[in-house]
Amino acid sequence: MTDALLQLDNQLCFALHSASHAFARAYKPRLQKLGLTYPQYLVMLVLWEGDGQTVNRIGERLFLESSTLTPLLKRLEAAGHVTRRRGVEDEREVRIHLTERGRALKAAAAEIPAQMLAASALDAGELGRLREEIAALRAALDAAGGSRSRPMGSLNQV
Amino acid sequence: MTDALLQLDNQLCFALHSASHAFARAYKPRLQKLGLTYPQYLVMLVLWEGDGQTVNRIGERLFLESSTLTPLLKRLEAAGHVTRRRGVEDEREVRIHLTERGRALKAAAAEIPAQMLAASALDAGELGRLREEIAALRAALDAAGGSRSRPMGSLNQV
DNA sequence: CGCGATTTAATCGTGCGCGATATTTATGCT
DNA sequence: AGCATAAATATCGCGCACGATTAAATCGCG
Repeated sequence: MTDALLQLDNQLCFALHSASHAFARAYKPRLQKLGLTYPQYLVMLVLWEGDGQTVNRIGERLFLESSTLTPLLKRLEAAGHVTRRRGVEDEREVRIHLTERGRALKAAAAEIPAQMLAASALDAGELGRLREEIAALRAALDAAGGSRSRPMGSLNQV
Repeated sequence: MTDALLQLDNQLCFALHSASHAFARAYKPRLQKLGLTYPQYLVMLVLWEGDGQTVNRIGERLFLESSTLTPLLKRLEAAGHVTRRRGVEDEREVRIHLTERGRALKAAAAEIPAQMLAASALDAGELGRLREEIAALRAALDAAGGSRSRPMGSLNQV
């Protein structure tokens, strides 16, 4: 009877894990038209919100490490979507700028969210509530997990 | 203004993606004591529910392909948690059996769910509701995404 | 019975994600 | 100025995940 706690279908983590991969699969055909993978698309979202951000800053937004971002950004650069340049004030940092091509991609991506909303079988209100609950869950897990190495990401503030 | 739909913090997919990774990070130190990675733990959950399942069946439960499971199961075998044997009736299939060691691991894992519940900052009821909503979302995405190759997983029936 | 179609795993190549480590540049202290 | 320390990226190795392909066994239809 203690077994119920170890059943797969009772695991919130598994629901998240499998739903996240299902989302990635759903995005894939649409993103392929743009020449982007799903994680690359997330980086582009960040850059469309603000050009010229550092690797560090992008990692804070996406909760990713430089060891993940560096090769990903190189692929985005090779695809002609962004440029990587050492900062002029501080040569340690690398600033990521959209190319004309990368900027243009935003228009092509604009139709995707509505399609994904449809695929989710939720209305906008439910989706928003669910998103906030999941974001709060992520924050709680990060907080409970404690600092981790934290060269990037997590809460910072204070 | 159309921009709101492309903002990172409005993306349900990103909330899921980042929460899923946050969960994996939260599990990691506890699973390391058991000598398991997080995906390996999910496989063990499946096997603790029923020993001797085929690779195909495990893939159906976890929504994973044989190309993911085969090497993972080989690592579980190398670690002494499971055995892999060709089926006797049907030699195409490979049946995964727990070793004594793999069975014993269940007792050690039994305390983890309560710890993760605490880390989630949710009560059991909220967690259950959230889990079901996310599972329904996954199902909707799979349905909308359509069949996919489907050598494994998805809905089958009928 | 025999042969094509299907099923089941395995293999290969690519990309993501992390932790540990290295490298380069900046900062701070005396 | 000089030197330890810290910060920002990059590199390396490992494991997960997928799609495409392959290989072997089974099934099914004539």
